[in-house]
Amino acid sequence: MTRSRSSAARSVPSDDVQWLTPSELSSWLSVVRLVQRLPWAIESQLQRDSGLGITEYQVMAMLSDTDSATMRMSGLAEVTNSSLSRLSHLINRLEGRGLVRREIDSQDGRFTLAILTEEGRSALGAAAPAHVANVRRLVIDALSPERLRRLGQDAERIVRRIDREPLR
Amino acid sequence: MTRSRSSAARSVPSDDVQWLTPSELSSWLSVVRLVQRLPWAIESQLQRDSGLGITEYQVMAMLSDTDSATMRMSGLAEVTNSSLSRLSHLINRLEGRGLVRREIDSQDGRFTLAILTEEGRSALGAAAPAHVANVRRLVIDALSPERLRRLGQDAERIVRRIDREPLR
DNA sequence: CAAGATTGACAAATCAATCTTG
DNA sequence: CAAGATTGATTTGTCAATCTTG
Repeated sequence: MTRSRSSAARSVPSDDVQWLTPSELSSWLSVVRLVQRLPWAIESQLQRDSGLGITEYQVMAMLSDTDSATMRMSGLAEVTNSSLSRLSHLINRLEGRGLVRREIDSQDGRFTLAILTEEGRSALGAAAPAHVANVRRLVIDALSPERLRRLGQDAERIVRRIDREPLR
Repeated sequence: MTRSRSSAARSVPSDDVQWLTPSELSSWLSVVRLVQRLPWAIESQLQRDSGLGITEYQVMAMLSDTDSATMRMSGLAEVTNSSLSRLSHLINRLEGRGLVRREIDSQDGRFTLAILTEEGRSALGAAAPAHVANVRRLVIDALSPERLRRLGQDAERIVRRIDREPLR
């Protein structure tokens, strides 16, 4: 029911909803398919070939990109679009597998540092090529450089609106 | 680690991975942010204002769009990008809340029909305006009609590649 | 006491069997 | 026996407390 005027209940005083035009609807549904299927497609390749979830990969990738392979839990949560709670559970699992370890920040005991182990670094290195190839195959190679750039821009515009979230 | 050449382990004979250029990487990361945050933004509005999950909404919307408010489980699963198992669990919950009911196809007992109840139709009708307004605010109004159309096309191109899935 | 982090209870999705019908 | 569907066990994510440190 993003769709039509609908014959269903309407409690609003004046029904002033701006329904989607057929063209808008069609574009929206395409976007819905994208946001539902792309994460799944990325996830399953990663899981199948490397036994890593997409968020696990992301977390390790962010860590590996720092000098000391170290980040605060809070920073890591932010940069991976993850809640602190989710991240904590996830780091528990990675820690159990020896891919990451924790350490209390010696400068300020309120912070916990997540650190990529050597084992974690190899796991990431082993996973990367097939993952990148998959991203290239599914997304990068699907569009001209120009359209890819624009897609990225459009995605950013939408994300900025989500961040602006006046909550309704 | 979609990022760089990396100093990590590499077991491939000749390391012939085509890493992403900075521009490609930037676009890709924007897409990642989109597919992670947009579903969340849609879901939370829906949940907050109507107590419906995004998949629940989708399922009911698909049903309401048919003449008899009826669809086969298998068809519904396909059209909502959902596994049959996931859908079955979900319909259980909706059935428990009286929004949908099940019925065995009288023509062919192998099929189960999911049917939107009157109560379900009103719930959907009540949820729709705010949901559509949210989609408009976050996505439709973020882009020019021309760019929206292109975004939809690009999304479709990517989805088609996912469907083509040569599985690696 | 506020920010960072963790924890356990709960909800939802996935996976692997299993069941049923034509 | 293949396709449709369901089920229960497991995993993963969310939510609401709780704990700790400066």
